[in-house]
Amino acid sequence: MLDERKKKILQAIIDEYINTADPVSSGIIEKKYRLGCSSATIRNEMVELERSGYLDKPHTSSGRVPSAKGYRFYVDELIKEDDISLQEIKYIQSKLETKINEIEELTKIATSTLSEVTHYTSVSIGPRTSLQNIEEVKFVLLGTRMLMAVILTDTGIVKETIIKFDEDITEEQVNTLNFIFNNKLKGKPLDEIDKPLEEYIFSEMNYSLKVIKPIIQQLDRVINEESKMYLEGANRAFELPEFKSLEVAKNFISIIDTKEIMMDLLNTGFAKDINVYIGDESKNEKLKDFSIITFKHRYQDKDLGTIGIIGPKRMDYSKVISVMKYISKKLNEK
Amino acid sequence: MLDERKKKILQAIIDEYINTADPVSSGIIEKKYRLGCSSATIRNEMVELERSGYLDKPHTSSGRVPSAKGYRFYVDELIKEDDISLQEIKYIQSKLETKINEIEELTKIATSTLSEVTHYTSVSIGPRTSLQNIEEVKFVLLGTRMLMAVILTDTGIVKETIIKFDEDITEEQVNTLNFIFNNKLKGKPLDEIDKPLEEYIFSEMNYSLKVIKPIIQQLDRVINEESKMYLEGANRAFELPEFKSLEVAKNFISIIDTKEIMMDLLNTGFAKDINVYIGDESKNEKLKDFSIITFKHRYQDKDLGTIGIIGPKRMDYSKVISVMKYISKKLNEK
DNA sequence: CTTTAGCAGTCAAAACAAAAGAGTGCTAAA
DNA sequence: TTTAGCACTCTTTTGTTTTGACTGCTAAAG
Repeated sequence: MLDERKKKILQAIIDEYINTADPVSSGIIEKKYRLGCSSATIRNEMVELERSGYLDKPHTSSGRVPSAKGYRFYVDELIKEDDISLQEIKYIQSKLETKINEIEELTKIATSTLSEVTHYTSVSIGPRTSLQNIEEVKFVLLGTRMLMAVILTDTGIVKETIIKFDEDITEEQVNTLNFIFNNKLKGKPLDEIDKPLEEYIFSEMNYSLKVIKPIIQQLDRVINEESKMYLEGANRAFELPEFKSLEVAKNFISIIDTKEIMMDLLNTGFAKDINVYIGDESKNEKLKDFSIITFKHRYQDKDLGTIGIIGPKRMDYSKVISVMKYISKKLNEK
Repeated sequence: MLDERKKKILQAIIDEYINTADPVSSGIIEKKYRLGCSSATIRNEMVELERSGYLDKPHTSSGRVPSAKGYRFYVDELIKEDDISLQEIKYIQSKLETKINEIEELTKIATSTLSEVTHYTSVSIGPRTSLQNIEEVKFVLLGTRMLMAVILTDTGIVKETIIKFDEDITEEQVNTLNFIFNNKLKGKPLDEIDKPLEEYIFSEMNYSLKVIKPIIQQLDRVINEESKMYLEGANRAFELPEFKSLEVAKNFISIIDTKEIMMDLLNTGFAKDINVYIGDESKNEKLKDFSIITFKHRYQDKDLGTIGIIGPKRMDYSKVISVMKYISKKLNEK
């Protein structure tokens, strides 16, 4: 589709733009990237690249800026593999090798490391609860009227919640609860804890509704509550030149402050290992100036959550993708 | 110190400035606040108020702006009590009356309600762990090599953590652990779980170090980890006119993104029920354009955390303080 | 002695004008 | 097919003028 020289020129323009955030002129490309042709030739190629939609021009007499299509081509075809330094590799290793017991904690560390190495804002969420199966349920009595329910899932995720009662709970009742829940739920998907189960336990087991109802209610709440979002390095974004525009800054804050938008972004489309959403590709108007890159935190093919980067469309895609690939690999080895 | 008329004029100026964010002129005060004297008289008074440090002037021919001293006087002496509408009261009631089991959850709801009603950014953290006493410790076996430790404190806060082992743990061992920890720690302050306890259990109880060491380590970590910060409504701030300045916006993001700064703010000085820090009063340069108002989430005199507002110096102190007082009262009744 | 009308003086902000400069597209020659 | 050269375009910068909101002061009035 694009001949070699056009690709080289497009790559040079995008690389340059990623670095400087200024529209790129033919002169700069000639001088800085030495592609063996004059600025006039580059200008001619630029006209064609613009005609085929890879480049935009802010106004008649300005340099070129990559279009969404340009970025897309860049990400799909021109990206530099392994754009990661030895130093960065060592830093990531040191961060990830600390002994961590909880998966949530590990995801957090990976997320903050990602932000530190790439200098963009990073974000993560836990795995979708509906995809997990129950491995074990345990009830623990705290005091006399408080019960903690602990659910262990097959991904190793532990969910716990507290249920308060108006009357005392006996150790015996706790034992019965442990028995019923484990018998009934072991191996079943998490979201099977709901109304039907409540009715089953009430009718079949003849167990007091007064006790069982708040338990099911609370478990249901915990299971269905959206998982916690972890955000790191939001302030880094404000160092970027695009944040001189109040509108851009406002949109950014609005995006990261609206959990629903972030959740949506982190929960969609995992056809590839690493997913890149470039600005305009999203329907959300507020996202038009930003790109999002996400990957799944996986261990032995189990989904342990999603980690992502949100940055300007003019993001250093090569670096971010390389770093993500490395972190992803390391997490999977854990 | 200030005569009645000066107070009235100062109040009018600050009220007006809080509303409009524009330097206040003598003419506006004469027309809008009808204090029974002409703009010339107000001008004369303004000169004196400026001389005594309550007002500032951006430049020679502009209106007046409150100084830090002015705001301080306003907060200490001129605030409107009960600046809260019936509608707002009802809204807060409806938000707080939902049955909630966990204190952390309640603090969160109070925090988001505070932000919704005041339209400023709100933030909260849990109570300082070192102040709490242990009520009960329970160990729960999850699978065969994973232990969950649950600590119930006298404030009703529950802390839990997971410890992983390289070898299987028996039910019997769990029982022993429960026995030892409860015997040794009931009623003691949280931070007594540390090295000496490890040694005691090892030497006196002759219990395997291989098991006990990771437990103490992990418990120690959980107890000493800074409590989680909850932030709500950061995007609201960006509607304020002061955020047109990039520097202000940057400082704001930097503040709320740096947990240490926020922690510091939420953890200091609780001489009064409600604490007001006005911009320049803090040593932190980044805080110079902002004010912070905090209060303790208390129930039966027990400290359950701190809730605060961060907004522009030109904050609606009356409203924020009134709303806080109401929420604080409601929480204490819970 | 206090208040107020009136007015000159100040300064930021807005509006306008001119110049500079970066970069393009096109033409014509290599 | 490539490139030098140049006219043209449009933003950015810089400078100038105008406008208008306020003040502080003065002097008269209460």
